[in-house]
Amino acid sequence: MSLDERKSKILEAIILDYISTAEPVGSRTISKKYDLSISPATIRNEMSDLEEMGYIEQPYTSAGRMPSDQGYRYYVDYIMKKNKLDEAIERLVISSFKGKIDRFDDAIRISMELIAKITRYPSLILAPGSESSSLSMIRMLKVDEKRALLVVITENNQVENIFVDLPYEFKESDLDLLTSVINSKLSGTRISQWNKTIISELYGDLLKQKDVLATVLDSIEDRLNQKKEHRVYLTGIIQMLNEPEFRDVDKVKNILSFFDDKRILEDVLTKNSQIENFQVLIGNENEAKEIKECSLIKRSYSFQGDFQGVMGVLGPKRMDYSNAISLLELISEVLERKK
Amino acid sequence: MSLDERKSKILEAIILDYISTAEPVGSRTISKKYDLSISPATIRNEMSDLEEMGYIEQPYTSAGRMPSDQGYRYYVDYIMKKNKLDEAIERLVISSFKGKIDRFDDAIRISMELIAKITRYPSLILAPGSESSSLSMIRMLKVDEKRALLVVITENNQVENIFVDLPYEFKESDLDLLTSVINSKLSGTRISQWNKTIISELYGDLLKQKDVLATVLDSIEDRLNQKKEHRVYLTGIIQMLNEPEFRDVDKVKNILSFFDDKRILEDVLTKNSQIENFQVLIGNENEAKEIKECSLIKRSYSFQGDFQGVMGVLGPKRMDYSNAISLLELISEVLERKK
DNA sequence: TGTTAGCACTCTGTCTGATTGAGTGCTAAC
DNA sequence: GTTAGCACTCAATCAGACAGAGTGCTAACA
Repeated sequence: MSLDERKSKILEAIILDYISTAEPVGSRTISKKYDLSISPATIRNEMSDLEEMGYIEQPYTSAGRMPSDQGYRYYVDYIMKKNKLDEAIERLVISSFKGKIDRFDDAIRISMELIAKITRYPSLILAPGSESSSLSMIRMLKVDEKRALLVVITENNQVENIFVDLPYEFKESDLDLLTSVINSKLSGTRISQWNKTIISELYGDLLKQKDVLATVLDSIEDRLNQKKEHRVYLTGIIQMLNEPEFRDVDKVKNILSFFDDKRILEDVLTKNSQIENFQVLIGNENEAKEIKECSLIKRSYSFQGDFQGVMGVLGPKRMDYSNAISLLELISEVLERKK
Repeated sequence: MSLDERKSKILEAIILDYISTAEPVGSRTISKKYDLSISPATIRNEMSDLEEMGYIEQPYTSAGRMPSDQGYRYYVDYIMKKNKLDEAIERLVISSFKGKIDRFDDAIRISMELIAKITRYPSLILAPGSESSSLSMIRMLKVDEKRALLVVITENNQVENIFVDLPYEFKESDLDLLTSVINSKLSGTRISQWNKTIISELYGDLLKQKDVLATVLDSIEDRLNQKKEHRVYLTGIIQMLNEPEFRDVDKVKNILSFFDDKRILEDVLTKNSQIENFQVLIGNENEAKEIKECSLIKRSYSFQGDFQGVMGVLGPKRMDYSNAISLLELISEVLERKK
């Protein structure tokens, strides 16, 4: 369903005005502030049509109009032009990453902070779980008689440390032998690929140490599964409270409880992100009930070509979509770039 | 300045009532609900005295009275009896820790969650910084030609992983040699004790590898200093918003911004905790302006006799002090217990 | 001399009605 | 098809009235 030129212009004016004032906008305002050279009366007629078509709505009879979800959707899909980011902001982004793009954790933290700072809305980033990355190598370091530190390095240079209680005393050289066998079998594979065949081969090779091997493999799986839950980075929540739509403590509670449950966050970010690189979810398009008054912009990213996550901004429906989209685009591009 | 028996009883009644209703309390209420067998008129006279002495205050003429900071202080110091924790809660605490008291991180997380859940207020825990704990050992693992993973283990079994770029190619055995020399000199010492003497001795022993040594030592110091900032664990913020004193978005913003700045949190927790094992800070006694409407209860703890931190609960001034205090007491006792 | 009943007084919170202003929808003229 | 004009609607604001909770004071009582 498409709109003619004039209706489209009027819808745009309504949305732009509403974005900047958060007040329902009337026909007179549009006629005065936006140069469409038509009278308020005509605009009223058009607005009446737009309302009937579902693009705008009135909070009550005789108030101004505000965009509906469908209105925002039309705006994002057809009207909004992707204007380029402010030069200064682009420079800020680039320079913030300078020299800190190696470590994944640093890069993510910087991205998150940039998004929150520039958009002034909360930003959230889903980091890929360790279980989805391949094992580079493991090592075991003897800590005391019957205890070792298991060091697990994945191919994207994330490191996990796990203390392991050994069933009997090991020499350091025994441990090295053990780990070198494990490495030769499992290095380069994903945890999720550790099927019965590989594992039973391993047990064949390490018959004598099978209880240690079991402990080691279990520890790794346990830890990496545990890690799954804590993959969401998040910042900038307070800023959200400056928006007039959050003048109400119950709404604040609502949004905070959304941010508080990392599993919901993860679901929300993950959803469809394999299929769609870029997603803009407006109001009720969001499945999580806590954010049906908000819009979420998501962008999949990969880190130096290696593995995937999702980054997003959550704002009120009347957020500056164009700006936020360009920013996510830029940041994901920087992350992608191999150094 | 002490109060006579009857004034003390009346103050107690006012505080207890205010704690449960959050409404200014009048003389009639006290006479009816609390069995003091004196008439409202008499109570009014006493209240008038208490107000003059600064223990209670009136929000406006002809409203009921509410406790002042000084009133709460008197209550906490002289009136409140430390009643024992509910048995069920005590069991819950003990059982929550069962089998999970080894790893410091787990123990802290459980403590934090217990405090938030039981008191229904936000809980915050300061974990001791790595820089204050002694080095147990370091190891270096070769990752690729010119890159090694430096594994730093402290005596309380915290582990840090640092990737180090080597100036030239090393064999694994060279790295082992290097680390064993470092270990023999630095093992058992605190980072903060690494003075010039020790370090220059080390350089003497490792003349040939001095640039690698420098990289290693710098990396360790850098990382552990960085870590300092992220030592505060925190949960249960939303619960605070259920309290009637936070019906106002500006107050919410205030308190959220307090929780947002980890440095302020750290300062607040650290302050005087060396001198006083236990602290109750009521309203204006708090230095941080964001929480001058709240009370903070802090308790120093040590983990299995080893090193020290601080745990706390932040609530409205009309919180259940007795209960919160007993809970912190119990938890710090559990943490202290060597397994 | 301490306690109490009674009463006038004070202040908040809520309700009501009047008023204002922004904005619409409709009609008739251009 | 566009526009000016006008009646109409509704939220927001304000003032005044009123009820209710609670106090402080006074005078009587034990």
